[in-house]
Amino acid sequence: MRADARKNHDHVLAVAGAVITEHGVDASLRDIARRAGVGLATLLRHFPTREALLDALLRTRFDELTATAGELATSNSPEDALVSWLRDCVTCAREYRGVVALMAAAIEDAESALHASCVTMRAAGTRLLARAQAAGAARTDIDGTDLFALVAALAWLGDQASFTPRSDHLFDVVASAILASAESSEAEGERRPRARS
Amino acid sequence: MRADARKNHDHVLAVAGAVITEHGVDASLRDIARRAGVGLATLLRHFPTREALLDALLRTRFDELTATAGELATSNSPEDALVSWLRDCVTCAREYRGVVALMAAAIEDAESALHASCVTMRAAGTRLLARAQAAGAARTDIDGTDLFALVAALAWLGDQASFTPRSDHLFDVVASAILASAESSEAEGERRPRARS
DNA sequence: ACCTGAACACCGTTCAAGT
DNA sequence: ACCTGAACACCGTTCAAGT
Repeated sequence: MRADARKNHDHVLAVAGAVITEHGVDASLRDIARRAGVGLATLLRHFPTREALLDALLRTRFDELTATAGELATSNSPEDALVSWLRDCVTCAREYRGVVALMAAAIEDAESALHASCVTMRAAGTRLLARAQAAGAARTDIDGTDLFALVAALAWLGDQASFTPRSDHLFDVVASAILASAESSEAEGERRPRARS
Repeated sequence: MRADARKNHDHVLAVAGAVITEHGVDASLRDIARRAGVGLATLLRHFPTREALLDALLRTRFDELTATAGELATSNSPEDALVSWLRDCVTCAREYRGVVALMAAAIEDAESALHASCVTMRAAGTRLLARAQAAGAARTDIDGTDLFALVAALAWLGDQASFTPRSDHLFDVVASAILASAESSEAEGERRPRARS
């Protein structure tokens, strides 16, 4: 990449981070380009989609999350490691308001620039979940996709101004559901779970 | 209302229901007006905001939900009544893709045309929750706003194509958290809950 | 190589002018 | 009373023309 191109790339990224932090993930790309002092077409040439821009902004965080998952798997109890990592994920996914909806779409859209990061994140979560399940610390009727979905839902709740004050508490509520070791996967339907045959 | 205005009103509403069912809640109002054969300004005169249009579309469902809450409170066990009603809520909030985000914003925006419906819905849920809590069937550290938030989160999950296949299962997971009678409100932090002093 | 202005087809808002 | 076309200020996409 040419020196002037590199400079544009980095400057646009810095401005985009500031604008998206303020206005959320649907911020006007034209506005970002304007504030960065480049043409809109230049922004689009460096980051061909909104997802590509977000992935560039979050790449470092995603890598940190993956590294953290590896460390937690050896340094903490299966239960603590899982919950602590989930909290980190929610915090990360909340960094830019609205990004979690893009991530939900990206997880099964191989064309999305966010796809690889989301898949990696789900895989790291799946490993921590499996470890907790093997230790009897997490319910066994959920998988990595469910975990990703629950994290996404919690991040979404944090994005909504009306729910933000309760989002930490709601994290605990959902976390307790994940940790409930052998909780009935038939919480309703049958009023009282029948004894195992 | 004049007869021709009434006819426009009803026809626009019918077309809007079809278009929003197909394209979600961010469907182009211009497109709706076009398909209804009226000017965009006419649509805006009948429904001054997107929320007003949605409220008109969902009004019947909201009223049904309130009525159902009353019936369930007398005809079913506290636990069954709560879970059954929550399921109805999620189904309702999923009728139009994306509407749950508008509802989340409307619950604390008194100016929104959806505000009253959301507040009524939260109140009905709060009553069913209190009944279940009094019966020892629901955890006591959540309130009506938390319940509204959890329903919204589940509806949001159902809106995301990648999570839709698991949305029923995720409902059960979250429902089990709500029903866990005296589940620790400190699921993490302390690894093992200390004995009550 | 890299950048950019301009044209394009959209969007929701607003209002003067019509019936 | 009610309706509407048109002007307005936006949006993201695309590309021919410049350096």
